[in-house]
Amino acid sequence: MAQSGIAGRRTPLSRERVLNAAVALADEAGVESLSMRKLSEKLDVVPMALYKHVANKEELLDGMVEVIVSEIDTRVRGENWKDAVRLRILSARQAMLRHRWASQVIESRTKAPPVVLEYMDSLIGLFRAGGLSADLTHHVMHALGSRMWGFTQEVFPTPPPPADPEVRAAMFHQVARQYPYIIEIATAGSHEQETAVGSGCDDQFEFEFALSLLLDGFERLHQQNWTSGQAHGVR
Amino acid sequence: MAQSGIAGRRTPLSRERVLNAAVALADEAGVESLSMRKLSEKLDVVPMALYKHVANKEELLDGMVEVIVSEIDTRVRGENWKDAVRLRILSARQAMLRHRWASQVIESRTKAPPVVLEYMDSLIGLFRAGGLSADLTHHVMHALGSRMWGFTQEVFPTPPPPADPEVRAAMFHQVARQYPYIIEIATAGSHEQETAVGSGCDDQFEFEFALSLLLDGFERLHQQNWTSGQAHGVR
DNA sequence: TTGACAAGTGTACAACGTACACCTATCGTC
DNA sequence: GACGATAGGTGTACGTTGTACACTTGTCAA
Repeated sequence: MAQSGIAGRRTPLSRERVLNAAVALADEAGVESLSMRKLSEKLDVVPMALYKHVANKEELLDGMVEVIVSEIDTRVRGENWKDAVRLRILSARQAMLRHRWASQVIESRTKAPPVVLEYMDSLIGLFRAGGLSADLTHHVMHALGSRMWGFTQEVFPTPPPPADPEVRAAMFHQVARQYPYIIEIATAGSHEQETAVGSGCDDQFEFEFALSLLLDGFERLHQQNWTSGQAHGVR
Repeated sequence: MAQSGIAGRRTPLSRERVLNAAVALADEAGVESLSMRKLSEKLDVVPMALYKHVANKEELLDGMVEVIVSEIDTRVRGENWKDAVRLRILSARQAMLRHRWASQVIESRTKAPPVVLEYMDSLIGLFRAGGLSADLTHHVMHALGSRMWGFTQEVFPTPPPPADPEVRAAMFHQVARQYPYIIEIATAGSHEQETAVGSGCDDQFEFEFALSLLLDGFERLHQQNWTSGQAHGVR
C-alpha cells in the first residue's frame, strides 16, 4: 500500500489532498493570499512537491473549481421547470456562499472542467424537459450568465460605513449632494437613512428578485413560442 | 513652464500620460501583461518614476477604469425610459468592446471612482424619470449588475474549435455523447453542426436579448406597481 | 538483487510590486 | 543673480511569487 509514504512518517500527498487543502486555505485566508508556497507549508511539504500532483497554479485553481461545483446539490426537484431551475441555482448559490472566493476563481478560468460541463448540461436539461426549445434555451443560458452559478458580479461593492457617526453624517451629505439618485435608492425602504449608505441591502433578496424576473421572462417567451428569428430589442 | 522636463529632452510624465499609456498597453498586450516595469519602459522612464503620479498599481487600475468610463457616450437619448436606458447601456458596451480587458479590471476594483458613481447616478436618474419608484429602481439596478456596464460575465468562454476537421469531428462526437444538451443548444439554429461547437454565437445578440428581457420585466413590475413588500420567489 | 518508477527535496532564476535614499532641474523670493 | 524649497526622475535593494531542473529516496515488480 502507498498508505505510509516516506517510511510511514506521514500520509502521502495526492491530487485530492492538495485540492482540499487549497480550498481550506482559500476559505481561511482568501484566494489572494493563496500561493504555492503557503499551500505547501500547510501540507508540510516543499513547494515543488505540489507540482507532482498539479501541473501548475492554473490547474490547481481548475481543480478547486471542480471541488466546489461537486458540492452543488443536484438532487432537489421542483414541481415544474421554473421551480426546478430556481431550486438548483439556489443550491449552487449555497455552495458559492460557503466559499466566497469561488466566483472570482470561476470567472478567471479559461477552460471548463468536466464537472462544470455536467452541471450546465443538466441545467439545460431542466429547461428542455420543461418544453423550451433548444433555440430559446440557448439564449436563456446566456441571459443567466454567471447567475446560473448562484452569484451576481457585484461590481464595486459598497464599502463598510465609517464607525464615527459624525464622519458618517458628513459623508452622507456630501454623497447626497453629488449623487442624489444613488442616495435615494440606497435609502429607499429603510427609515434610518444615514446608516443605510453602505451595505444596507439583502443580497439574497436581490439575487432571488433578479432570478425570478429572468425566469418569468423566459416563461413568457416560451408561452408565446418565441424564436430568435423575430425582431428583438432596439433596431 | 514645466513643458520641457529634464533640460527639454522630453515631455514630462503626468497622471494623464501614465493612465493613457497604461490603457494603450493593455489594449495591445492585455492586462495580464501590464506591469509597472513594462509600462515604465513604454514611457521611457525608470519604474519608480510612475510612483510620483500614481500611488500604486491598484490606483493605476482605478485610473484606467476612470479613463474608460469617461469614454461612455451619455448624450444619446431615447423616447422613453426603456429606450434611454437601453441606448445608454449599449454605449457603455461600445466602450467596453474597445477595451476587452475592461470588464476584468472593473470587476477587480474595490472602490468606485467618482466617474463610476456619476454614471450610476445618471442611469438611476433615467429610471426615476421614467416613473419607477426608488424602491423598484434599487432592485432593478442590482438585477442589471455588471450588465449596466455593457458586458456579461461569460463564465467559461468557449475555446476556439481545433483547426483539423478530423479532430473537430471526433471532439464533436465525444462531447455529444457526454453532454448531449450542450451540443443541442450549441447547434440550435445553425445548420452546420460541427463548426458550431465553439463560439458559434453572436455576443451582441445575446447581450441585447438579455437586456431587453430584463427591461421588459422591469416595465411589467412598474406597471403593476410592484413593491418589495410583496412575496416573491420561492417560499 | 536490481532497476524502474513515483514522490519529495534543494537550489536557482526571472519577474513582479514597491520602500527608501538620492540626485537634479525648475521656480518663487529676496 | 543667489538660494532654498519642491516636484520629478534615478538607482539600488528587498521580499514574494511561480516554476525549471537536477537530485535523492522509498517502493515494488521481475
